[in-house]
Amino acid sequence: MLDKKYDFKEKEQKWMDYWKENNVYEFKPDQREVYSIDTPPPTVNGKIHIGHIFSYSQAEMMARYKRLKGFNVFYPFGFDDNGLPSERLVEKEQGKKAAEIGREEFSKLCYETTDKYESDFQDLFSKMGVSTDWKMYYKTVSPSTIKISQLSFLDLIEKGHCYHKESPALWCNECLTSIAQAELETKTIKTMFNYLNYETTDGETFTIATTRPELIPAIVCVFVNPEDEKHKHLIGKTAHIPVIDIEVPILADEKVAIDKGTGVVMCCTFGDQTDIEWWKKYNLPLKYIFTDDGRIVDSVKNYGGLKIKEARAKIIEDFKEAGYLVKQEELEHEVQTHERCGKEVEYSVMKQWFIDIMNHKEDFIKIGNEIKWYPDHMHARYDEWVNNVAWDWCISRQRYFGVPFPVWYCKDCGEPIFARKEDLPVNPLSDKAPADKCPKCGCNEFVPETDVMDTWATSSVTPLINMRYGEENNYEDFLKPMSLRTNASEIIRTWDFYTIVKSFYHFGTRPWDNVMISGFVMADKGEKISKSKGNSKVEPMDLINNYSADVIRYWAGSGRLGTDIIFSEETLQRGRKLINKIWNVSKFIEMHLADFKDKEFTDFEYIDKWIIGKFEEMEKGYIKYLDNYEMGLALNHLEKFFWNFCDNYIEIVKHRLYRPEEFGDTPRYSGQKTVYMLLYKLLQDFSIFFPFITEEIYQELYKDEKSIHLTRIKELEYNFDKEAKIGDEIVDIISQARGEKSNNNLSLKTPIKNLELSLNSELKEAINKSIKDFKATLFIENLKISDVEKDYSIDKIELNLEEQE
RNA sequence: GGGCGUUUAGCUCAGUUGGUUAGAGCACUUGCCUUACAAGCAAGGGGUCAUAGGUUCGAGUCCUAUAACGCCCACCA
Repeated sequence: MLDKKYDFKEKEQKWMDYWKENNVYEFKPDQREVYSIDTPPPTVNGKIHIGHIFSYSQAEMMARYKRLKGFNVFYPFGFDDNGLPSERLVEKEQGKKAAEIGREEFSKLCYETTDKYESDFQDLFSKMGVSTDWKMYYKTVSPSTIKISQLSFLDLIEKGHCYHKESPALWCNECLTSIAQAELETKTIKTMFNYLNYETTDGETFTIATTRPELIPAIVCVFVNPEDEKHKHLIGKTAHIPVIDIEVPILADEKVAIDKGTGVVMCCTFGDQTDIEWWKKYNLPLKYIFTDDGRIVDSVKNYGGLKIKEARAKIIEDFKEAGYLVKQEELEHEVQTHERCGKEVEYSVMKQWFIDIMNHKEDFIKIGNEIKWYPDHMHARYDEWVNNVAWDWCISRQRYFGVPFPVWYCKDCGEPIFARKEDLPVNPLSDKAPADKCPKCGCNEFVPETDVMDTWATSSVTPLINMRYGEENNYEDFLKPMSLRTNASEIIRTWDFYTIVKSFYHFGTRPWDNVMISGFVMADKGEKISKSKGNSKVEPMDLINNYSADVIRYWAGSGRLGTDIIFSEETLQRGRKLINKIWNVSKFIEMHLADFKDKEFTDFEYIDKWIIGKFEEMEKGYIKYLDNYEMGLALNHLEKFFWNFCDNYIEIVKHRLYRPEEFGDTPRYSGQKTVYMLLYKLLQDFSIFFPFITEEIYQELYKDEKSIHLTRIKELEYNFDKEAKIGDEIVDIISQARGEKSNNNLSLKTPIKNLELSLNSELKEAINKSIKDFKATLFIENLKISDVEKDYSIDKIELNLEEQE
């Protein structure tokens, strides 16, 4: 017997445990076709917020749907505990910087901290009903993952897509590491635009404008546009920079915008990306004046040792004092900052490991075209990113916690020595180099690489982790490619892109067939919820405790794929009502199934055919939506049917179920068979959204499998299309007659003394077939039906008011 | 500045390939304790579909432009 009230706290815990104990979501290869999902491993940086719940729930619903459709669903779950986010979390918890703690101790703390958070996260996702096989759980810094990341690196080295080179790279002097283009975030800041006078060596004065005067000591030349009438005569002359007292050539380049600033621009190594381009194009000298932690190098006269901002102020002051500062203007502009810490990025020049991006952009676009993107317009975002990428992918980070490069260098000549694949995973800091002497110079001493890999260098191998790349018993057969990648739109440029890059280099193929992109959760109108803003008003755990996981999933599953959603308590209320209704109607149905035995039956009552026909129609739409990854539209569609089922069908059939002596046993059986069959199917269809309550009801009423989540959707084939259509007209008439009662402020039980209808022949036949149901539902005493060519009309409703006493 | 998206009832959102009087939930109003459910049921009011043009017999839906908002990117002279 179902309980009078559904206690979600008790039941959700119960089924969560049951699924785990009975390995309901276990993955084992068998003869079924595999549907595989490449789930984003959430970054371990402190908190799972409502935005995660939203997008992971949507993906999870697809796993459940595919399982119901009969696929062998491969749905692993992992956590990204790698790299800078974890380090920052530990630094925050310890209140100390990594450098103060020491490399070894710090790594240990990283492991401990991420373990602790991951077990909380696992618990939260389990409570949300995530149907993953936790036995396939992975971390991005475990020995097996490190091995795969290192294998991937060595494979790319072998294939010539990865190189070590001294090259300008983006540098964060807060995190003290190089970073990749994808890790940038643009910010608008107010700054000062400084107009400074320089001179040519033959005595002409010209003005340049700069927001970064501290870079002047790094100036290597001055550019003007060759078309610039005002300045082109300067080309070829030599400029003398006052205060700093250096001389540089004046060159021409059409990239200089005549109308920006003064039209004259200084090129420093390096202030921005254009500087780097010019530096390469004109083979300019390199003057690198910043230290890694954001100071001016000591060799710069007067300014050495100052912080960047201090140097900026001092140089301006010196220019002013010397009379070379023309004017200052306040300017608002965008700067590039490091997304992890928010600090403005600089450029540094040191040896870094890069993966070649620039030579294969066309291939990446091609692979993007082979993948189906849901919603389709997300594909454009990918293309746009690939077309705009300007750098090769720098994968080395001067940090501590992450995947070590399996590399040593010859102490004398610097030749890299790579680990042997069979020795992986290795840590060059503790393991010995796999060579006795350098093959190039014969030296027998080696220095370990101290850098670690970028987070994305590791998370981009999730398909490889999933397929157990490089192992004996691997899943390469059925995971190349995987069926689906799911993530939010913000990481198309990182996770999706880099995974495609790696898949292309390793296998020459796409990593997945489909990509499903979810939208964002907005805190309020127009404000994205994000960790950095700390504007999430609701904690997932509180929500689960207050509303239940099923209700939260209702919210997560509503709305269109890829569309942003505002967190709304109202949607939660709506979900709560729906779940309550599912419970109550199930109780009602259970009550009437005490003597029911399921058997072959075709002699359905007209109204039963109507609702079965409506269900068949609904389920077609439900499947169509889900096949297009539109779980929100599917849910909406299903919900709409369900309320119709409760408010109209059940209201009609209940009389027949209660009073067999009046309606007959076979008509009653028809009703029993209908509710039995449809509730089963409704529970299945709802189960992808509400895994808990549907399981509770299923176990009580059906239980033909270990779990409802192991059943299969089989579409009905009654094809009651005609009844579905005409039955709607009967319901219309019922609704209008109810309206008449309601408008007279009367109970719906008020008898109708006389009802006169004019009906077309089809509808008349239908009502005659369902005459007992029809009369009982409306409490009709006398019914008169006249014929009409088409449509129908209600000619008279006379209510029996005497009964009200 | 570029790419993509959004704009429909007070609020949150649906609206298939263009086709009658534009839908739902919440909120609001009026009733109804009806042998599952008052966390319920029935009914009602409420919209110049962002704006301006255009295509069409017909536009919320297609085209063009504009505006506001959001996401991503480019802009450090």
